[in-house]
Amino acid sequence: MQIVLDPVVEAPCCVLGTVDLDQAEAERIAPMFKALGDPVRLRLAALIAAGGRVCVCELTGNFDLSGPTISHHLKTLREAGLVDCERTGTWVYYWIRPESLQLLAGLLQVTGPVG
Amino acid sequence: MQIVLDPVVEAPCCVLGTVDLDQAEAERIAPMFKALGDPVRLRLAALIAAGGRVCVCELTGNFDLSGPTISHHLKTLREAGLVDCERTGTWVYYWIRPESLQLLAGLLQVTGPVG
DNA sequence: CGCCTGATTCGAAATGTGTCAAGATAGGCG
DNA sequence: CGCCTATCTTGACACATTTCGAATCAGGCG
Repeated sequence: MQIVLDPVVEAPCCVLGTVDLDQAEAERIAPMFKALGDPVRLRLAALIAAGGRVCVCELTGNFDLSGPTISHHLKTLREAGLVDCERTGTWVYYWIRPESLQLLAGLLQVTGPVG
Repeated sequence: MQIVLDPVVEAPCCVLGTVDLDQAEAERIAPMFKALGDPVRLRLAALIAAGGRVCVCELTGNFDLSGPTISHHLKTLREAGLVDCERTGTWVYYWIRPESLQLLAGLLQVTGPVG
């Protein structure tokens, strides 16, 4: 006699439940989510993603925040590995690192039925 | 004469760059990323996802943390909408809310070529 | 009811984060 | 070189977060 378990309850519903996420791995990945966990940085990432390659001066106007604050958030995104930047003359341009987004998207991917 | 733009540079590389992420929307979504932005909570989410429906008492032993601290992190995950829970007798069981993971995964999905 | 176990809430301490003003740095231009 | 603009760093402050122990709540059981 074979017992068939209810897949909704018993199986991992998503990739996150199938990876071996030990403490070291969690400490490596969590900062990426953390960087996206601030509304300002999430919008910054979206603006950069939308523009492809965006000058800081194009970003600042979208927020009621000082330049240093925007700069600080961009640094956080960069140190998390989500964006990269390059100076060109007077301006600094930022772009998304798609491989980082892909890593996170892969973890969150849902494999089972969504309730 | 038609000018053809380089799609790698000019097009959004991911869904995040195609959605209209205004401040209100960012403030709604960012807490979900924030909740996953702590190594303990990320591992908790992974353990819950792996188990399908997991008792708190099965989670605590995986960490060098007190019960109240685990409880606090679980509350954070729940308030972010990433998990839900239910009391059954003495025990409380947690499970993933796949629709929330799917929302985040969709945002991070990469549509263009990955450098 | 009274006690035990599992889980959460409360209160407090240490640490981290978001923000700004002021100052420093980098590069273009005269 | 000296000045201007764009960006980043520093220093400071208010607020949030992580963590614990102690107390509390919820439910089973004698």
